[in-house]
Amino acid sequence: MKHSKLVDSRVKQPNNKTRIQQENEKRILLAALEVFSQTGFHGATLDKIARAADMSKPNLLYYFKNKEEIHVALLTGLLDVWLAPLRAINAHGDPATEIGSYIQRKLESSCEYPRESRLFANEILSGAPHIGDFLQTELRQLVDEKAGILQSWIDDGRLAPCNPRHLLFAIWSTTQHYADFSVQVRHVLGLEPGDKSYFAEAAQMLDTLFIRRLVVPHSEP
Amino acid sequence: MKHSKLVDSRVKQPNNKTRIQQENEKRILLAALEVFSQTGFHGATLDKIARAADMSKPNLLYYFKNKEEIHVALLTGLLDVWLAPLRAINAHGDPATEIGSYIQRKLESSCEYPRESRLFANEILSGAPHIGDFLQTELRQLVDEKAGILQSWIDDGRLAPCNPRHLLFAIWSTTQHYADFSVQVRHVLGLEPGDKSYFAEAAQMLDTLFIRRLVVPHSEP
DNA sequence: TAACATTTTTACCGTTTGGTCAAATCTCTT
DNA sequence: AAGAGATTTGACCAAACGGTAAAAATGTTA
Repeated sequence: MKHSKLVDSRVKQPNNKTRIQQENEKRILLAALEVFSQTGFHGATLDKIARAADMSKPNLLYYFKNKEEIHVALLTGLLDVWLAPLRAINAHGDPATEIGSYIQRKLESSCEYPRESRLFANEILSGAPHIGDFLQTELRQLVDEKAGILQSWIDDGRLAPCNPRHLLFAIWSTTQHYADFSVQVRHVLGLEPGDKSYFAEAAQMLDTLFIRRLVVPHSEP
Repeated sequence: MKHSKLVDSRVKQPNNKTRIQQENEKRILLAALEVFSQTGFHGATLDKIARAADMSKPNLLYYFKNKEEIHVALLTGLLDVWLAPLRAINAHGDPATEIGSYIQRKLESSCEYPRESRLFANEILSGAPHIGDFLQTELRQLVDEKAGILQSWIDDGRLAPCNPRHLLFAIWSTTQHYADFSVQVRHVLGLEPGDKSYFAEAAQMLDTLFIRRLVVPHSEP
């Protein structure tokens, strides 16, 4: 008996993927990420994606049965990446360190994966038709957990009284802004398209804002 | 002579608009705002807009020569509204008051005009093809001016050292987040679609963040 | 009310789009 | 090398889309 039936490659199983399958699906998703993140779901066409993947349209549809399936595949692949930095917040750490690290991780994420961030933003902007479930269950649950940690820090007097969930919103928005609104950032700062120097300045700004303090009280010299 | 030639209604002038023209253009723009803000430029169709405006498609195209013209009309009408809160920042005011008021104005703007905010966000996300000029000229100039004010406050020791332009980015992102990502906010908070109660909490959070201080230093009791 | 301009509708057109199908080609195993 | 299965292709289709032309209907004014 050379093969047990469970691992027999001749048995059609979703996990048994050919080398060509693996390569092409990756190529397609990469091309689709580029196109979807630039023009949104409706602006993206199968022709554009196929061209970006250097592949014919029917061939592309041999691997994904329709446009929506590609979109969903990209989004679901994204969600774990999106959650990862939040998961890392540690209840037993120092508030300043934990929050500071979280902001840094999110900012790095925006810097390295701007297309993914824009894909996500596009999905939310159009009402989260594909990931509404994720937001209501997985994300909400994790936020609840981490909000509990923040609340305990508030109760201990180590964090100013505030709504922990809204603190997370503030971190998400400020960090993702540099990916989603990068065009505006660059135009306002007068930078060239490739220039990413503003991320260092952003890190400083967010440190001042979230960890230190922005407005100096009257009493100080 | 009943009419001077300059105000003669028979002379075709762009500013001389019929009652019907005024009404219908307004109806179209309102319908288009609804549709564009929900689905983005590519997702919006002339049929959808026409239906939302309770009008036939050719009739709609009698008032705007194509889809792009409607989109541009909406965007350009938006820009002044977008700039207004920023313009109001006063160099001679108190930093905490000025920044706090600016945040409040932007937050109110997100609460009252979420569709406009999403329209703007959609445009930036897709690379600002229509308002790139505005960003590089008008917005940049105004930001330069207001950044100067913020910088003078920093120089006077009334504001923590930071990049003033990035401070503005932080204000924009946190306030607009509540319009652009409202679906996510509601799902995480477990609120119903119509519920806007989170805006009050947001105001408190942003006050703590920008005006007061988030992380409590070790030395404090 | 007649004449004129404005507004609305009906019918239509060319293109783009998402997607299908069967045939042809390639790849891998035996 | 042959056969089976996997992959790729070209030809095609129906629906949706942005937009047009001209006639019909309506409103305005003298």
